Amino acid sequence: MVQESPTFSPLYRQIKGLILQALEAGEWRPGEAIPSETELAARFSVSQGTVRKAIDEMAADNLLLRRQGKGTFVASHSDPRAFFRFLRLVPLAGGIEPSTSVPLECWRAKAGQEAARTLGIKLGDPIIIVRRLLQFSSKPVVVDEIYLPGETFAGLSLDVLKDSHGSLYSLFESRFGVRMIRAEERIRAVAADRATAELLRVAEGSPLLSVERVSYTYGDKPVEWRRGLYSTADHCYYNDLG
Amino acid sequence: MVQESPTFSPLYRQIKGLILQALEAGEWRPGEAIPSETELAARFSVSQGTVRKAIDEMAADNLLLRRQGKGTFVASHSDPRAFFRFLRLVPLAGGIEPSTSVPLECWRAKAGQEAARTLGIKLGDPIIIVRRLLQFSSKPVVVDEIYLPGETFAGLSLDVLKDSHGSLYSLFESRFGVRMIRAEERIRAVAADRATAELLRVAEGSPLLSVERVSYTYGDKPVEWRRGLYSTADHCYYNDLG
DNA sequence: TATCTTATGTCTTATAGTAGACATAAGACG
DNA sequence: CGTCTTATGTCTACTATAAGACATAAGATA
Repeated sequence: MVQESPTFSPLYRQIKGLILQALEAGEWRPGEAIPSETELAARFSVSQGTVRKAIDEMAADNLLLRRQGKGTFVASHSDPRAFFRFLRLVPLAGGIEPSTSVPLECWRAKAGQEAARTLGIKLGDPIIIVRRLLQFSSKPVVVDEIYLPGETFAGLSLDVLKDSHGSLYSLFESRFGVRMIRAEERIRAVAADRATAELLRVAEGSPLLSVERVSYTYGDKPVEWRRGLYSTADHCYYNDLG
Repeated sequence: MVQESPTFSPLYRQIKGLILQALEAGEWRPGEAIPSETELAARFSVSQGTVRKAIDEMAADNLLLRRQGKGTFVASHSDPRAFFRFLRLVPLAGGIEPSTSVPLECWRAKAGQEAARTLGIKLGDPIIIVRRLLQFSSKPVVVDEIYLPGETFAGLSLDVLKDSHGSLYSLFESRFGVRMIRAEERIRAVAADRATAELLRVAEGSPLLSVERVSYTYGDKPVEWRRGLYSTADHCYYNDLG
């Protein structure tokens, strides 16, 4: 039975909502397979095709990953395929380079006006601030300053960051159960300050890309605010306008 | 009958290819409605659902636009909805601003090494170079230098540009029958040179966004190469990482 | 017997087709 | 001029068949 107006939403979208709910509740972990379309159809008392359409949309949203003959899997940041979705930096020369993340600092603070607003928390709530350096082929390219709500990331420390391999989001996902699914970036050009210039080994005052990012998890809840300064001497920010 | 291996492609994708071909041949003009799913199904001797799936993909690619109860239309750059797909600049303050394009210069030249390679033409082939200023709320924000293959854009001049209203791509589409469907951008931070600084009314040497774009039409054929210098004093480049 | 190869069954998603619901526009009719 | 009807088109939901992946059993071979 379909819910009628005033807030009509087709059956397949209601099913999408239910699957999303199960996903959010952690019924299946990232990387795991979800039940087959047939099973989900039985569970929600709809036809398999309706479940398919729901899953289709979720696969398009990069929440699920279909693999023919195998099943449908919960998207994971550990998956190398998902790696370049949030890192748009490519070498000017072309090709791909090995990247390393070097944590510099990690400390606790209270949320100021701006942090509280963008992270959707109260003024003065605990936050964690991380500073790190991103290297390509052992050369420094990005300095990131990352603001996280202290509540959800309790236990995060410099040691934890140093021990972790793989991407930061991969760590957030496996250790804190927080899956980033969407992000917004705002890019500007700024002049390098003294400290950043030294870290990136460029002249003070030279132009850098300032990339401000807010990341969201299920239900469009913001869980990360970061600002990166990119040296575009040997790399550039690549964007495909489909 | 489905084409078997070695180059298997499902039926709906073959149909997509045929529709694409008709589109490219100009069978239906931008903004016009294409035949109904039923008609296309009859034309290609497949079922309506197969045509639907082909059209679904093309709508996802922004080549077609579905409108419930009305029909399916060829996407057009004249459509205000398509306007912000290729212009990612938003005011820092939020909201939307009226924008004006001011053509500065337009001259002919021969393709150099780099222009020939990116535009896929021969060294020395005729090209057209356009310089223009983009204003938001009457304040200069972007200086663009645009390289076009002379062959396809024969007849383009400063006067034509000045007479045209709406977006540049809208002009290309209606006057030269060239529809941009995809673009790649590479973004770097650079220092403003004297001339650009004056145009944008910023200090010489201040950091600017350098946005290099290659646009493609049907069949991934490159038809435009442009480089824009963006002042990010009051605006920023917005990107949604879905 | 031990091992390798081949067949087979069963799981999955992918693909194709059909029918009814619904939205919209345009003409018929008072 | 307003209301009803009809035509046209997409949207939604369902069904059926095909094909890939994989585990396992059966057979061949040494």
